Amino acid sequence: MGEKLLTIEDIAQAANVAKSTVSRVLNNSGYVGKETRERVEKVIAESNYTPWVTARNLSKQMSNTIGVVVSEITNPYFARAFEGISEVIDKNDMNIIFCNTDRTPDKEEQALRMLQEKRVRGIIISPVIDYDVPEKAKLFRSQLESISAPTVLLDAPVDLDLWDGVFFDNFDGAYHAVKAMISSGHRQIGIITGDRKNKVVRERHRGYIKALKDSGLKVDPSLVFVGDYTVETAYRIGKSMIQAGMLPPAIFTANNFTTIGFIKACIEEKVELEKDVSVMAFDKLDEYDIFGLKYNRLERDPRAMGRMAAGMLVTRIQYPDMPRSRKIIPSKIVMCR
DNA sequence: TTCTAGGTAGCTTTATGCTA
DNA sequence: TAGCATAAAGCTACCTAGAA
Repeated sequence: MGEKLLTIEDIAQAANVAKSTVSRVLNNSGYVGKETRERVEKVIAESNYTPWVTARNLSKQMSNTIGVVVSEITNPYFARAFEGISEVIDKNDMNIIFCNTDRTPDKEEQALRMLQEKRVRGIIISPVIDYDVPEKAKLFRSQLESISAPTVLLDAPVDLDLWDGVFFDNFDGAYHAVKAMISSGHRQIGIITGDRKNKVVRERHRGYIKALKDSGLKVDPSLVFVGDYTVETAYRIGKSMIQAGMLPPAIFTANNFTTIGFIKACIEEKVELEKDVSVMAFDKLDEYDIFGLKYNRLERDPRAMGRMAAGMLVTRIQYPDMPRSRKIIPSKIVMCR
């Protein structure tokens, strides 16, 4: 059995004041005499009292917490974005409830419901759903609409016309990445793509195709390897293409897990990057810098994106009626030689 | 007039009691 | 047994009274 938690009433009794006076001391609001304040503060310090946040939220009809919902926390890209969010939210004296949905719409729905129940002040969400499927988009839209807290979309498809958001143009990014490979002299460029039911995957794939076509190059179906944006599958694809002698001179890995899986296969098969195969990665692999891997990449700054989204949310909380805000994050192509 | 501090309504949910 | 009313939880915000 735990001890009974101290309440504001107990502090008031011990300090011989009314609980409203204790509340004023705690919140540094209203008039409190110097002597009274010191007496209350002494009792608080000696008793280790901390206000009960649930009761405070109940009284204020709001919490000081925001919710962050991401589709895959194992992705370093989202981990970096979270750092950026946390930076801004900390500065604004707010807290974060973090939800990982594992790319599962059901989990996403649960997370949103839970955050609504917790009366969070705002939500940043990197959605799971594919907006090209009308019924799914409709469901997602109605769910977001039922949430009274302001919402900011993070890294959702760029044409999603809902709420505030920080977006990335996946088509444009992939297009310029592949164009850069072509400019560096490559004519045979393969791609390890993902499940094309997903809009992000399709956009990146479309960028790849357009870059080839605009450069007068044929799209060779035998150079299109369909995976699922996971390390394991990309590794398997990499291994089998190397072992079958089907490795193209250049390959575009369309997300960071795919890059990791493919490079792992190359290392195991003694395939030298930039000598035997040139890789253009979608996103930088920060954690792999120490290995000095030679790969080209499209770099985005997820931390800045997180900061941007959190800033947008804080502003929206302060000014609920301001016009909708949408920002596209920039990217740059980094060639390793 | 300004400062100080007590009193209390009200926030939401749940348990309990009362009545039909 | 169902349905409704009320109290309780901890805290804030507002109102008000009294002192200086």
